[in-house]
Amino acid sequence: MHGRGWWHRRFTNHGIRMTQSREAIIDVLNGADGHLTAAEIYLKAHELNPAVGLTTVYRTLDILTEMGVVYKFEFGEGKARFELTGESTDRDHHHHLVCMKCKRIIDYSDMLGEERAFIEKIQAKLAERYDFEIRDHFLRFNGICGQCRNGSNNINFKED
Amino acid sequence: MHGRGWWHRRFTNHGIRMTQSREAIIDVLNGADGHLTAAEIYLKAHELNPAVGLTTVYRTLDILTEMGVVYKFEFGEGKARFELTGESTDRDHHHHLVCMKCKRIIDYSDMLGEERAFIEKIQAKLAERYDFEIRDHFLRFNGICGQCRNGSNNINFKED
DNA sequence: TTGATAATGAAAATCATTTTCAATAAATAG
DNA sequence: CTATTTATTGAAAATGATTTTCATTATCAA
Repeated sequence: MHGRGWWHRRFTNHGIRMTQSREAIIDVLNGADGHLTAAEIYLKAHELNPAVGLTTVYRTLDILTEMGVVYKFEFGEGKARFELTGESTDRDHHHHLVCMKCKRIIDYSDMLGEERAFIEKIQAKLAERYDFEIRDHFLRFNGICGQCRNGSNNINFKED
Repeated sequence: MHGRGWWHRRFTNHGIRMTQSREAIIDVLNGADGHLTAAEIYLKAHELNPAVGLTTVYRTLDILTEMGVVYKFEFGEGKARFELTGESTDRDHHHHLVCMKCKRIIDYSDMLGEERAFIEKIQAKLAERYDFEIRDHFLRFNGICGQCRNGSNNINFKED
């Protein structure tokens, strides 16, 4: 249906070339579950095609992020994580639970309806009040997961 | 009222010493409007007390973050920003509008009531469903601010 | 006052990301 | 299909934020 993938035209339309390296990188993103590090993407892409270099991974991720094909997250780990933007209804649904101790990231999608309604309402108000064209949003809850709550290494500064 | 600041006891209670460097750093955070970089904090603290080193700024910010006295933000600039957690009702209200072009950060606090109600509801559900003890949350809207929307440098990948 | 040890700054080490640059490969014109 | 233009490449060096090391110093509790 799509000769060399749906992105081919999207790229060439903008004078951007579709190269083998980029193809490998997109393949990796396609096959991944999400939240990949640039280094992780490099590893897998380099496996698919040893010609792929880390620099190109960074450069391609930049382009894809600009294009809106890829999402770039920062979870406070000192490095970014990337995820292919789905084509489903959930494309802009980036809601996470992050454990402050073990750094586990839970990508939740319950409560979609409620949240969407709320977010859209607030978004409209903010757009008007601050003259902002809002493109997307992140909602993140930080906390301690069940496992870590039971675990031992508890230097609990929080309470007093 | 508080001999050497309210943190003194908070520190020493945990076997953590209150030093001049730390005092300077906390003073800077106190007097700041918010969203300071480690380097920016270092500059000001070092001005207050030339004995303060950058390393200590990082170390102190870590501790303060652990303690919950300070908030650490990542806005995708490749460096963290820190802000003193207020003692007001808004202590956990970290809601931002970030311009994807000029990187300007607007800290909005409209719609507090609405948001709080919503967030608390969802938080309760998530806590139960995922066995998570939620400590705080971030809500961030990315977009393009009015100024940038009118500006010239518009390579617009977004719309096909 | 003093002793145990937490905290220090400077310099070196890391780690993610960016830049430089000469060589290469993709699109397009012919 | 070939030549030509020029975007793209990878390797290596550069950058920038943050962390670690380590010998010295300062804090606090007794």
